[in-house]
Amino acid sequence: METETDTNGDTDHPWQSYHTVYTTAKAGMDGVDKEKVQRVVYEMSKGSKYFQNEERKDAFINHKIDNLRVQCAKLTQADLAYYHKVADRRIVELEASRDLSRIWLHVDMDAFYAAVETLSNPTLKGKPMAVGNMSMISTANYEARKFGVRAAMPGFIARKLCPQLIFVPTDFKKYDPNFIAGSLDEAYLDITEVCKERNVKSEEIAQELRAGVYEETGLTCSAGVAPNRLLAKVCSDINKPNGQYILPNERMAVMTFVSSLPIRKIGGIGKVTEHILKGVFGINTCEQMLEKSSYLCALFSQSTAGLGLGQTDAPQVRFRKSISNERTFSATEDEVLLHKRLVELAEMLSADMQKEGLCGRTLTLKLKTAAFEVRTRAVTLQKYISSSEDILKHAKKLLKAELPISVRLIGLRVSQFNGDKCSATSDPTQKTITNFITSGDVNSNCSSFPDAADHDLVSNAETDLSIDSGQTSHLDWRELFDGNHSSDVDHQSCTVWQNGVEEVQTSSNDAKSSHYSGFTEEQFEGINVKNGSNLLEDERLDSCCQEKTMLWLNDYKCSLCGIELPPSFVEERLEHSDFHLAEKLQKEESRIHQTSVPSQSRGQKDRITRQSNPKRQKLSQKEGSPKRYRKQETENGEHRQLNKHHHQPPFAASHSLHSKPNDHHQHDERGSAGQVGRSSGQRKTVERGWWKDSRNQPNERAETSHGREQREEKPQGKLDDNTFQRRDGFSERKDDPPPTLRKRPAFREKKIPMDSGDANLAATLAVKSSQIDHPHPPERKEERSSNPHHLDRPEKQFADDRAHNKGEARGRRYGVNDSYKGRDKFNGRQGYGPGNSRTEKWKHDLYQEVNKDPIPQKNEDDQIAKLEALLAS
DNA sequence: GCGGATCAC
DNA sequence: TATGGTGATCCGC
Repeated sequence: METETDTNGDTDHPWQSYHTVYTTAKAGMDGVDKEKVQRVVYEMSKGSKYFQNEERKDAFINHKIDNLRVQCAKLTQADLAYYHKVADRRIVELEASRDLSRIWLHVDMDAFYAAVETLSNPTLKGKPMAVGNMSMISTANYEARKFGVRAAMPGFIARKLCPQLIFVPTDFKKYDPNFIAGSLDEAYLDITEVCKERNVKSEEIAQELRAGVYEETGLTCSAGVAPNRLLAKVCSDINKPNGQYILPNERMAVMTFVSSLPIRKIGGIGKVTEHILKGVFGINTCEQMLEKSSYLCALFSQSTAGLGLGQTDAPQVRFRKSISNERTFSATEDEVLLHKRLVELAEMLSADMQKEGLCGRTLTLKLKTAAFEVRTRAVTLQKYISSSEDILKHAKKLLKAELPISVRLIGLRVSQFNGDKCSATSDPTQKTITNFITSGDVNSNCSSFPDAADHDLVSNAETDLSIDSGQTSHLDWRELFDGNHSSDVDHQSCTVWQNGVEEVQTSSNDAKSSHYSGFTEEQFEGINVKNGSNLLEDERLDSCCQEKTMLWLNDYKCSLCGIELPPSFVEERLEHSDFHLAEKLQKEESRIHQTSVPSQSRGQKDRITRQSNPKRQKLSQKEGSPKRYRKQETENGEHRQLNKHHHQPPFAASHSLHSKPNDHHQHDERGSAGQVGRSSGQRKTVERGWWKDSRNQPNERAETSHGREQREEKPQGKLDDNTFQRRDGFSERKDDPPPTLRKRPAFREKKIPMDSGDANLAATLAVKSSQIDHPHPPERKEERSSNPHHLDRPEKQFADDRAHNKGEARGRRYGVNDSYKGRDKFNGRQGYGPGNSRTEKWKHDLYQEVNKDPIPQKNEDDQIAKLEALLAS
């Protein structure tokens, strides 16, 4: 932790450079003796494995800072002049995009879990209290925060800071109703129209809303009002707890407000970025960022940086891209134990996936070593999987390759879902979309999708939340969740795939002897064949839905445009339907626009459209989505089968409408889970000789000797129960997550030309000067700015002080079909390791992708990228 | 497509 | 004694 960066006399106060994360200006931390907190945290942490890992990371960051300083010093006058120009130009562009017409309100519950606990146990009131345990705190009430206790802090440190601190174990069941209500303990509302219609000030709306929340729940919340979401969120934090702050929709007010705003308050700027910006440029506030804009432009890449701008349009529905499970336990290298964990995780993950009707083809194993070093290992399969057997099979391979290793956490993640290729609109809704085309009634068909109604209901509710609110108090929309949204609605195997899974499950229940236990791809295909009847049923369902739409005349010809597509062209037909749907919607939309109040911003029009056409939200995701014929999936029967998710079962549809299931475990305002599960011994199955499928592997010995000792003697059972309780307790919440906002890091480092020599520099400058007249890079790959500078120079390498796994496992390869890659990358990986930390320059990119995007639904990236310029002109 | 890292909550 | 879980994204390779 002490590097050249910390040269300002820290030697006597080593804690000063440690763990600023606990002392950064968070709500309720104002009167805290930060020096003391830092010292305590440092003293309590010093020497631990965790601490050592933090040191390692800090050292790397400091190293980076030093590097950046050097790069900065190397900038020539010409460089600076150029970047000054670029920065100015971008600032002008951003300023032009400033939208002060909207009024956004952000509500945020105060110390949510702590508040709930106090509600059920009023004796806690006024006393410092934390929800969590000695290992980890989920959240702390404001009394405790006065002592420096805060979320994500280990309990034993918190107790040191505040000996009288009362610990309350996390009780997820207790939070459930509230949790479902809020899903997140925060919400954004566009109250522009409400203010207009009721002719009231935003201040009053906020007041009203907070009073309503308190009345209904007995919980306090804080609110912020501002012209965009980013600022509204910042504002809601200002007078926490139980307060509000209104930032007027005036440019000067915004400018003044933002100028003194610490950069850390901006979403996307975290501990590391803050550290770097401070370390390199001495930047603390947004104003300082503006002052250094030339340097930022020169050294940072990409990003919309937190210059104080924010989105003014409604958040969009998003889709889950991955699903994962991970558990921490006492570090062990006992392979039998590790395998047991893996089995449990695979089962949990599989269950979660099936609950949501997900199949994915990329499996990622995550390990955290006893030294807190995190590794991930991934494999992308040719088939989509969701069964625990399949997951386990591949997870085992991934883990095996890392052995021997001492691990304190294992995680499994599945991504690349079947249906992702459908881009924005994931398959689940296609059936209903198709129906909508001609029927206009999503619910009239496909009665086998009972959730459809709820689905829409929620959808509308969420849309409305962004639309009017106000009278629709925060609490009203909870009711919408009170219906039957539990996922146990059960996914009565609408697809062959589901059936396949179920079959596997049942057969694997009794014994390993089941021939399904291996469940290879070949066997899987066999299952498909065997379940041909299901397949037929599914197709019948599909064609049934299509027929009812009356789109296909004689089941062959499109009634709208005459194009001919045989029934077997399922995908193509769907796409074709979507095309007509989009067309129809566009017409509708333009009609609405014409009849609605003129001269509105586009964002507003969008809202109006959605309001008047509740189905649009779902449908709109179709727009702008590219062709979605899926070659790969029609290559063989299996993919065709899997593709049945295309016609999603209800649970999947329900899931998919609501983006990122962020809901589940957001255990405090910082998201602390406090689920320090010393996982699980509840599931049976330690498969003896589990590595046996491979030769060199252990090992009965492990089971008989130290393996058993560790398994039984270790107090791992401490929290065993919680682990699964938690899952159960939260499983319901996974069903209907609300739309969430995309978070985007404010800065991205970008490799730029680090002049390894004058020649390179000259070349660089040449490119720069050619660019100056074309500030828009000619080709931008999505939101990534294309950097003309591609020169690179390896930089001083970092010593790798970590004990890595033995080389023996490296380079091992697996099946030919599946791409197990990256094994050898491990040695030379990037990051803190020795491998290839390279010269990196950072560049700051202020471009707003949003402005270039005529399609409202396009990529959230673009929308998030919308920031409001803060400049002193 | 993989792996490391950062971030939010 | 002891430092979480889920999901997303970016970047370099």
